[in-house]
Amino acid sequence: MATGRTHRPATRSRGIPEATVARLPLYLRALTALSERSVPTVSSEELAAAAGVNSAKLRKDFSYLGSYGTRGVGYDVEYLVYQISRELGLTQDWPVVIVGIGNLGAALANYGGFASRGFRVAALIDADPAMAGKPVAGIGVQHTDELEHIIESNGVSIGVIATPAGAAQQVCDRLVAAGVTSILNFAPTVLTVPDGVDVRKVDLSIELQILAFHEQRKAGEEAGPDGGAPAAAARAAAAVAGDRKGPDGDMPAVMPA
Amino acid sequence: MATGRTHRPATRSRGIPEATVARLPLYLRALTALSERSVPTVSSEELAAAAGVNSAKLRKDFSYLGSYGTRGVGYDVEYLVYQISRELGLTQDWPVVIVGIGNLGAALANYGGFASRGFRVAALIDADPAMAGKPVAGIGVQHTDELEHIIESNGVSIGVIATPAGAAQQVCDRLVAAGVTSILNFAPTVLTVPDGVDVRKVDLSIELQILAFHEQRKAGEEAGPDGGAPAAAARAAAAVAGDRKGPDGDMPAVMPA
DNA sequence: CCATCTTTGTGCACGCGTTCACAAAGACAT
DNA sequence: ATGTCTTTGTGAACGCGTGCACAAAGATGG
Repeated sequence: MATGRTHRPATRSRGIPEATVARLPLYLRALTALSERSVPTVSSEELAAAAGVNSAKLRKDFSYLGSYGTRGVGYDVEYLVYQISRELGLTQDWPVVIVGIGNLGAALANYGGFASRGFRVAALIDADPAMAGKPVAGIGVQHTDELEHIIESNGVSIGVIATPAGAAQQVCDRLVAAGVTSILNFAPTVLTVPDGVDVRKVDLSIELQILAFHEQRKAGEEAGPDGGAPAAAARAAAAVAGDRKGPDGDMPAVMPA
Repeated sequence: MATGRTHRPATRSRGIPEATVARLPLYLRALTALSERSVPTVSSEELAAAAGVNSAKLRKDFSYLGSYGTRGVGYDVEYLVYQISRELGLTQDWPVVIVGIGNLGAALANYGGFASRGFRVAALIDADPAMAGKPVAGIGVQHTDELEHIIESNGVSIGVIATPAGAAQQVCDRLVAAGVTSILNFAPTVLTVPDGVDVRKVDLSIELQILAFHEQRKAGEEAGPDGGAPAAAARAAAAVAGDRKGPDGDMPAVMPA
């Protein structure tokens, strides 16, 4: 029983590295755009630029799928769209349930990017009885009591958790017990799941904190190697200097410099 | 001018590895929970379990920040909360603007996880004149025309893009030109930014596609080493077998097995 | 049929991240 | 003060991911 694995530990899923799998949707998006413009073929260089990656990396990624290119020409757009879609499992229909229809859950239900990729929102589930029956994004919200029934009768294997943090683990347990084996978690909690269940986490607050770290670092580089600091960075730098006291009064004695 | 860098290439920001920085918010969350329960100290083992990581990794991560633990005892919770907060730059106030107040933008504006971490939503911006003045999450929406003015007068250095894909690059360019140096992008596009600007991407559709890949793989393992496949996995396996034809009629001749 | 040119596919080297395993350090009891 | 016990901090090994650089492959023109 692994504790809160975020993505597959290190196991190559079938010879395809995890890092490559994570980029396939990126390539697919770029290819779809080319397909809509009726572009017949692309070189690795062009496609890499469109997807925002290195061309060597792209070629290596594709090499894991097989030899789908033609030397001297490039890749057939339509064919590659099909191959990547198939590899990602997007040629079949994936029923998905969203649990927790608050602001975020409703936004997810309305998000158009799901249907276009073979993901079908099979049900919206919320613990609030007042929500039951209310239509969100054209689908009636159902009560948590029916969770197991919904999962089983629709053959749902992918669940999206958009509940408050406190309810997430409990919802997760019920989803897994009912047969869900992949979970996309928006709640700010570490989920514990049994082996064989995949969890991916999306945390808005964490992403912002990472940005803040880099932002602070940029602001602290005023006396950097070259005066390359953007205008706005210096402005915010004032507040950071003071060694402000902790939120709860006094700090332990050991204070490194 | 780098094309669509998603996160810092490989440059250690100041001796602190990028992977470690990405985990600091995780530790911080676990520590905050402990702090609220008035727990005075934690061992690396306990904290690692709470954060869902390996204890050795956690200790190594903390070692990059300095020697903040006490051997034989563990880490002082309050002190560590303070140190990590400071390292992440959360002891200062970060004004943030959200551009694109649709379903997702509104959900983000209402998200409570921002304010509690020192992120203050300074303004909501939308291109739709009909939205102007409308209050969302207690803040009046402002028109895109005022974007530059808002950024500059508030000293905003972090921007959140929640617009449709088509508008994202244009909004990004304006944000950067006005002085924003960190961007959190929810639009399904690769953003091109000048050097010195950090972009982090959150893409709901991509996360689901990655889950679908693993889900498909699990379903295809019916004849696996041991009958350990979950109940629901087998159910969906029926559809995957048939070598269904591509969306646009015929495929190129070369068809590997 | 041959030469040339373009672009793929990949062997190889390098660096980052993870994990193990243990020595050093401090707390605590005697 | 000394010994024991717990837990940190880190040296070292390993594996994955990335990028370079080039040979192989095919298209194209003469």
